Amino acid sequence: MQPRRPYRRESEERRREDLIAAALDLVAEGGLHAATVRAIADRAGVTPGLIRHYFTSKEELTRVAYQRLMEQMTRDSAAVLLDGANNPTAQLANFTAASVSPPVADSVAVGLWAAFVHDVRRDAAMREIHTANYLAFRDMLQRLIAALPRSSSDAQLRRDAIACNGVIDGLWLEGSILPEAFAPGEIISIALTSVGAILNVDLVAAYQPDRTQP
Amino acid sequence: MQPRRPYRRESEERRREDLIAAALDLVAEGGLHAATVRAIADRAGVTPGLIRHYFTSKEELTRVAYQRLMEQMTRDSAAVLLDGANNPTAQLANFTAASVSPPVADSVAVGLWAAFVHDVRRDAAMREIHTANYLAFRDMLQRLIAALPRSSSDAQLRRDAIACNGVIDGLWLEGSILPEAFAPGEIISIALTSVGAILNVDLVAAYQPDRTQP
DNA sequence: AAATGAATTACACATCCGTATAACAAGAAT
DNA sequence: ATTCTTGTTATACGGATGTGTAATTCATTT
Repeated sequence: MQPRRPYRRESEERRREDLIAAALDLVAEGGLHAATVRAIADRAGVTPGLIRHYFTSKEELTRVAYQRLMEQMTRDSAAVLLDGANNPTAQLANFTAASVSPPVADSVAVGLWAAFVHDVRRDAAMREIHTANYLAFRDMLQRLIAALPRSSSDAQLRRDAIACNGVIDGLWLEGSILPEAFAPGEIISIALTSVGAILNVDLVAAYQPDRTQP
Repeated sequence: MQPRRPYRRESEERRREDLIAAALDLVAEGGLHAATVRAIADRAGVTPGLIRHYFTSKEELTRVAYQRLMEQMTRDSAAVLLDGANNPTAQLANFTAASVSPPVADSVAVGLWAAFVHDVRRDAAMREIHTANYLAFRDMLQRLIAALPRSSSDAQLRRDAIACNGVIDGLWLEGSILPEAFAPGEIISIALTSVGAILNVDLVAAYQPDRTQP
């Protein structure tokens, strides 16, 4: 008879984190159907039964993983606002560019995001997660637009934010799924021009590429 | 012993069509994992074995179904160009509006589209289908832009088409996934304003809503 | 050092998956 | 009428899936 596999006890937080990360990993690699209970457990270095000890069902794990993914993406976009923030126009330009560049714009990230779209449509809890994160991103964008040196009504601000968010999302999508269809930097340049045209601001001139990376 | 289930012989085209439709139906309702061989057969009113008589594998059926879906979406967008085509500007406005309205912009359609994104990233054949259809849509848009009463270089035309396609795709996505987040007609209005701003053309004034539907 | 508690493993179960192959029957050909 | 072709059903198989439940072993408490 085989000896029982040895193991270490870990904190609840650590275990949950590992399982979530493993699940997202697998979804990114092989789609939702690749993230089976057994595969997730294997990737996280535990046995399948443990998943049901931390999550009441696979569905719950899925929800939590989606929440984690959305948080991460919003955080990545916002990260660019922290360093090198000179003036509002430059900030908006940098934010726009970052949203259509890696790591936000990335084939794996889009695949991951798309895998959950169906559940978002169907499951109320997933829908709530989506709505909250979408609005958080858009609000961030709207605040950047509001800070521009120009006057604009609240209603117009909302429309501008939706429009700019649209361009960014669309270019994010296409650039990520079909990167070979565009020249290097082309998507960034088009994003800056388009958002600039919508807001009547010169973002191309204001753009300050991150100089820490050549 | 049960009597064997009676059946009718059908043409190859009809059967393939029914199976494809059943597959798309199921993916729309329950995601990719709901479109199992047995469920598809059941929906199409046949037994599971028949699928492998018309398709060498489930993977092939998936590919063909995706191709069918993309064709249909492009066709729906183009349909608006056929009737009531007065002038280039109005045509572009109508095309833009149609692309962010039902039946093109629709929760089910987005769910369907998203379900295939992962396979597009992974499978070369799926990728080819996607690329062809994406470029077909963009070229259609580019031709509409080129017909506008204004001069523009080929390079600029390409950039404009990518940008407008971006706005349209982004708004298509958000409006379809989260329809309750927008007022009726708001997405259409924003799409017209944004595309107009990018191209420096007044699409709002040129827009001629379809009067056959109130 | 012994006992307690719970994190973790191990195993079982019913169901579903895609695929392969053989039996049948519907409709055309003869 | 009878035969022939093949579209269609029926059934089987190995493997995978989510989920329950009992057995263990680690780490803490006593």
